[in-house]
Amino acid sequence: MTATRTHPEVAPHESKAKLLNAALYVIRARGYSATRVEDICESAGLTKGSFFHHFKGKEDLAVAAAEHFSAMADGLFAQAPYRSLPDPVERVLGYVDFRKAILLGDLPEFTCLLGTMVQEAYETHPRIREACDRYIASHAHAVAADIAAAMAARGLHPNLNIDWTAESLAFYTQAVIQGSFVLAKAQRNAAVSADCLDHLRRYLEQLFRPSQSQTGPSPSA
Amino acid sequence: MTATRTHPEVAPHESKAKLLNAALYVIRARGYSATRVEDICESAGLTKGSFFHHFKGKEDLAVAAAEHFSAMADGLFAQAPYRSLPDPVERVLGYVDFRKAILLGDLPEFTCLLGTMVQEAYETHPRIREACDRYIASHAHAVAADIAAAMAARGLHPNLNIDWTAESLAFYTQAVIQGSFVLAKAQRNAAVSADCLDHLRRYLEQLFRPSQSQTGPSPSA
DNA sequence: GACATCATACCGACTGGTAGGTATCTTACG
DNA sequence: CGTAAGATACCTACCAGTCGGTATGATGTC
Repeated sequence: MTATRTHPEVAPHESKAKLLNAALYVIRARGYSATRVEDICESAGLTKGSFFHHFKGKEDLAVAAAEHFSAMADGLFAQAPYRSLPDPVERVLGYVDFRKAILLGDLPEFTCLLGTMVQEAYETHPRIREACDRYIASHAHAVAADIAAAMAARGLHPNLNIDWTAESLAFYTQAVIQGSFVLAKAQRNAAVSADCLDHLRRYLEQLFRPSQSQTGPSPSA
Repeated sequence: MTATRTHPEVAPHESKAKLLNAALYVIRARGYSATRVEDICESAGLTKGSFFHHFKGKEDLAVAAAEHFSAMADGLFAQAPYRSLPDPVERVLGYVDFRKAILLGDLPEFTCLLGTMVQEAYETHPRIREACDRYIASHAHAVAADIAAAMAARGLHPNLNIDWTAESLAFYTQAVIQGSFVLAKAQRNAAVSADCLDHLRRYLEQLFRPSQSQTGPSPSA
């Protein structure tokens, strides 16, 4: 079955990666609490012996899965085509377009592990909550960097007319995405997520639209 | 509802209501799967005997709790002051302001039971998913009614320049709210929710801002 | 109004399956 | 051989759901 063992150089911890990838899908489908470690083992084609060799326990797996998910996402967005757009405003809009483009397949394939887990675990599993918070914030921070550049490119600076920051707008994009996943799960249909991203794009377009009165009557401090 | 008693003035099924109210808080804190029926009984000051007298099982409680939550929310919004604003645009913005105003107390006191449950249960508990979907859609529909009136008041009609509908915008508001709760749970702080509602308000303000080029050059079809 | 009857509400000990975690054994590899 | 990886069997706590029982109060009948 796991005859890949004859090629040790392939991956240092191939089984651990299998368990983590299995966890990504199963937890996003069933939630953290309802997921049994045997479900994950089954999905990974391994047994509990292997599982408890690599992880201290279920909570430990959840924290590792959150990190794994975050690393996968970082790689995905780093390689995305929109990253090479020269205009930072276009990069911000390209991010939204890309998020819309990856709404493919079943819900557990594109929804967010972090948002799924933190809803159940925020009160009862501090370590899981902290991990989810950290990686969500990390992703938001990356988005905020483009937003900050876009603001600079359009001459937008927080003042009396701009009472929002790059950080708050970045978190807003994440709220829209997370919330759109909640609705998609309720409806068993990702179409609502795409509609939400259209609204988000419209908001961003207008925030960064040139030659509005947004820079205020006296941009100089 | 179940007024089989000949003395309906005595609270009918006070214990059932206690269990439902307990469920609202406990499930929003711990999530559906991790909540034990004994947790709910304890919180309600009752025993499992009473619980299983009133509900067929845990899933049955979840569905009833969803309906109960929806009914409570309907009452809350129906009585809210913004409801009596004459301008429908002001009612739409007042809705957002009201949602921001009720971000009080601990997270389980103001977050959404429907969004919490549907994330864990959408794949494994069809009846819970359907209930959450139904009541979220019902609330969104109520918001959409004000939005439709606001569009009419501003002369906005879906055309080449308005490629969104009252329904899609209403679901967008719900996505923002749901997502803001996810972030608030991750951060253990509702401040991010308030910031998100500020962004949402800004978007709505601008969609309904009078005398923009939004009605398009040729509003006639 | 007294009594029998019946339904509703509620209690709490018990059970049986489940699932997280452990202990032990086998195998592969350097 | 020693260590890491993984399989199998097992243990134990937990928890949804059951079941026999009690209390209360409504209803019917004489």
